[in-house]
Amino acid sequence: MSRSERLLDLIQSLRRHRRPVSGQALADELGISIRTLYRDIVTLQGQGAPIEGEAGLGYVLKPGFMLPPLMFSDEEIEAIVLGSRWVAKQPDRRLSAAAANALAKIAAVLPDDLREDLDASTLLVGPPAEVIEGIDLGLVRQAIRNERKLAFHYRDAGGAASQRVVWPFALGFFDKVRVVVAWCETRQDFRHFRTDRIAELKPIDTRYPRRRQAMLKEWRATFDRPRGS
Amino acid sequence: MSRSERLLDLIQSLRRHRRPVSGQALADELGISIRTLYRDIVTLQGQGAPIEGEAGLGYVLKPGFMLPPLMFSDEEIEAIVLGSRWVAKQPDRRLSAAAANALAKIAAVLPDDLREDLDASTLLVGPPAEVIEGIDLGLVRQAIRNERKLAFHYRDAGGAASQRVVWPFALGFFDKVRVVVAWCETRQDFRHFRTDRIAELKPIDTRYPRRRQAMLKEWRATFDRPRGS
DNA sequence: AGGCTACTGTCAGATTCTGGCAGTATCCGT
DNA sequence: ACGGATACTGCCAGAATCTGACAGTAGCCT
Repeated sequence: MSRSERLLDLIQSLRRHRRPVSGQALADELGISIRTLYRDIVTLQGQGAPIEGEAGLGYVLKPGFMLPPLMFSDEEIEAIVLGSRWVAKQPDRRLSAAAANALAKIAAVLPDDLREDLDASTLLVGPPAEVIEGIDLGLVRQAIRNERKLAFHYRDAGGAASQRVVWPFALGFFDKVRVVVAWCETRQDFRHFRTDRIAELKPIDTRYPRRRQAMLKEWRATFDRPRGS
Repeated sequence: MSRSERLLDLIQSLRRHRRPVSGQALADELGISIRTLYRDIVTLQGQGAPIEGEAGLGYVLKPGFMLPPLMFSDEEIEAIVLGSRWVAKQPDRRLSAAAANALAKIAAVLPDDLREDLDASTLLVGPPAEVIEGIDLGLVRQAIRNERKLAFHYRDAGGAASQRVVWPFALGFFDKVRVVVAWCETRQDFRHFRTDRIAELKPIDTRYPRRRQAMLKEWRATFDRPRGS
C-alpha cells in the first residue's frame, strides 16, 4: 500500500474512533510501527488535518474528512463555486460561513491565474435573502445529524399555534423559505414546518428511536416525490 | 520537492500550454528525466487526470484542474453538497450535469459510511425550477469564459424588441430568473438581460477588446452593489 | 508517584524512486 | 514512402526516501 493511501486510511481510522485513540492502537490497525505513525500524523497535520494529540490520552480528529487529489473540469468547478456562493447567501449563518470557508480552502490551493478567475468569477448569486431566520438553523442541522428530538412552538398557515416535539430528519431549502421535515410526535405523522413559523426552538438531548435514513426513505415513499431526487 | 508536489506542478505546466507539449519539454521544465516524466504522466492518468499523449505531437490536458488532498469539516461538506444540489436543479443543463458529476466524483472517493450520509443527505433543495430556458446558457458561459461577443434579440420589460450585440462578463442567478450582465454595444453602456427574454442567441467569434475582470470591477463600482460581494 | 502516552533524534536496513539505455509503435510533414 | 519527432515499455543499478527499532524527554491522568 502506498504511503498516500495509508494516510487516507489513517484519517478514516481516526474518524471511526470518536474517543481518543493511542498511537500504538492506530499503528497496529494500519500494520506499521509506532514511529512511522508519528511521522504520518505530522504529515497529515502539515496538510491541514485537525488532528490533536494529547499525552496520556491519544489522538482525536475533529469531525470532518479528507478528500484525496481530485480532478475537476472547468464546468465542475464553476458549478461548485456557484453552488457554494448560493449557500453562502443563505440565512443559515453557520452553514453560510462553512460555504465561504470551503471556497477559501479551494482558492488557497489554486494557482494564481485560476484564483483570479475564481475571485472575479462570472457566475453570481443574488440578491442575498432578505429574511432573517428567527431560529438557529445550525441547531436543526445538528439535531438531524445526531438524530435528536426538537421541541418548538409552531404557528401554522391558519395562524393556529401549537407546541410540538418532533424527530427531524431533513431540511429543505426553497427559494424563499426553509422547511424542517420531521416525524411529529404530537400528530404521529410526517409533518413539514416552515422555519419562519417556528419559535422557541429547543434541542432535546434524547435520541429518537429511528434511523434518519429510514425515515427519509419512508417519507419519500409516502409523498411519492414527483420530481425525483 | 516531493513527488506529489511535482505531480501538481506537472498538471499546472500542462494547463499553461494549450497546444500539445512534448514530454522532453515538460521534463526539462520540471527538472526531471524523460523517463520519470512518463511515469508521472501514468500516475496522474491513474488519478483521473484527462491527459492525452499522441505520438509525434506531445501531451494535452483537457481544460480543468486538480485539487491536492483537502480537509473539510462536516459543515463545509454539507455546504458544498447542498450548493451542488442547488446548481444541479438549475435550468442550465450542462452546468447542472457538471454539478451532478462533481458530486459523483466526491462521493466516489468517500468511505462507505460517509457516502451513505451523503446520498441520504438531509439537506434538500426543491422544487426544481419549472422554467425551461429558451436559450443555451452553456453558450453564454462559454462566451464569458472566452471573452467573446454575443448577438441576440431582446424583448424588454415594456415589450419592445431590439437586436443587440453585447460583451458578456457575468451571469447572475436569481430565484426565478437568470440575468446576463454585459456591456451593450448598441447602447454603449452596461445592461442586464433576463435570459427568458433573449431569443436567437448567437455566439460571435470575435473577442471583445476588454478584460472581463476589469469590466466586472467597473460594473460593480457603477452600480455600487448595495449588499456586498 | 507511577503508568500511559505524545513526541524527537539517530541510524541502519528495506523500499521506492530515478535516470539511462535499448527497443517498438505511431503520427506528421515532405 | 520516408525520415524525424514523439509516445511508450522493460530493465537495471545507483540515489533518495521511508521505515522500524531503540533511547530519551515531557505532559496528562489516577
